[in-house]
Amino acid sequence: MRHRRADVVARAITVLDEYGLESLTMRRLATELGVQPSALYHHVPDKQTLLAAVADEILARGRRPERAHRWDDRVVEICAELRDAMLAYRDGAEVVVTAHTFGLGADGPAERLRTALRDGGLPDELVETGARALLHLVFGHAAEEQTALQAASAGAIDRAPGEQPGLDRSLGLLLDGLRARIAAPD
Amino acid sequence: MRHRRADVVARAITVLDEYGLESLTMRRLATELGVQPSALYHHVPDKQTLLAAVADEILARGRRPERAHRWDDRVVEICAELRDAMLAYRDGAEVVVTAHTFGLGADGPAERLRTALRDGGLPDELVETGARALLHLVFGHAAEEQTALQAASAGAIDRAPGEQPGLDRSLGLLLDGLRARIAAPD
DNA sequence: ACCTGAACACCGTTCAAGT
DNA sequence: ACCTGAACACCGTTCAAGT
Repeated sequence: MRHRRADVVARAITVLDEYGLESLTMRRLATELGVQPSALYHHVPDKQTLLAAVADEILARGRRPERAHRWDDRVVEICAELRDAMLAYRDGAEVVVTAHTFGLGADGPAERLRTALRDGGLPDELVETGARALLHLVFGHAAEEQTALQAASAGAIDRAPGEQPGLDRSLGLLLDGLRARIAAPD
Repeated sequence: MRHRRADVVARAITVLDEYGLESLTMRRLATELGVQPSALYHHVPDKQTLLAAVADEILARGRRPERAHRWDDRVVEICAELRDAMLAYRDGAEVVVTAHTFGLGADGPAERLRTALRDGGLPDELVETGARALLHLVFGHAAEEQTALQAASAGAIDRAPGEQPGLDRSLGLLLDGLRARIAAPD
């Protein structure tokens, strides 16, 4: 069977979602594709790069049109989109957060947040600080939520999917801080 | 050679700091201790648990007395301590953040932040939200900073150690939000 | 361009047995 | 209580060779 890089990434996401990150090995993925492990290295230089591509694809699949007009609503919207994208696949948050932590994967999400903050009229330094802080909040929250959800999935239904228990609250705190800096600049 | 659990954890930190997380394998650690790999399992049930213990020890070693009196100064102090503790060892941030993300490792840091926020007179729900958000900020920031530092350590001296480039700024934003909720409760 | 076959240099963990 | 010896069931990656 002949494949293209996109097939490899897509199948990696399938394996991830079905069996979890610890089962997403190069050998397992190769078997799943009906191919020798060494064949994967024709599409991807190493596993790390594959995981970064998986992270990007997970976020890309979660993309939604931006509806909001006010900059702060847009921030909330983007953050919710990111959270939902990560939670849509098993161990998705871990993969995305790890890739981002290591400076791998696209920084499209960061750029979108920066744009929203700039449109809000924030000074450049606050745009940078704010965007990073927002990302840390979303990533930290998603990782925590996913761990909790997956731990609870051994038990019963704890909470309907699609909710944002505390993310909106955390974002609210940070946005208050940002709004204050517009109203009363340093 | 006979060892105790604390020896194993301490030696794990040495290996981590000297050779990095990817070199911290059970086999490598055993060799370093002059022991067979199987001997480690007398002290620790598995590698995951070992890493959680390493994370706890890294934070414990970074403990500093709390000097500040105002609740918000205390929060900044605790966060700076956590950051410094994680950055004190190679890959320290990654180990601590990973352990915490998986619900392993002590939640002493979270409890200290909760206490500070409670002393600040914040309502219970905001104490919980605030403490988690603060931790996410510190963890995200430390992980990012460590990656950047270690990437730059191939180059020259980029920045003196002990600085907090953007952490104070991020914390400031969140603290503004928290302070606003005290001044004008919902 | 994409894949096979075979190998290299490793992993984490278990378990009977020793002192 | 702490360790050895030996094994089991895997890993990621490389590389010459095939089509």
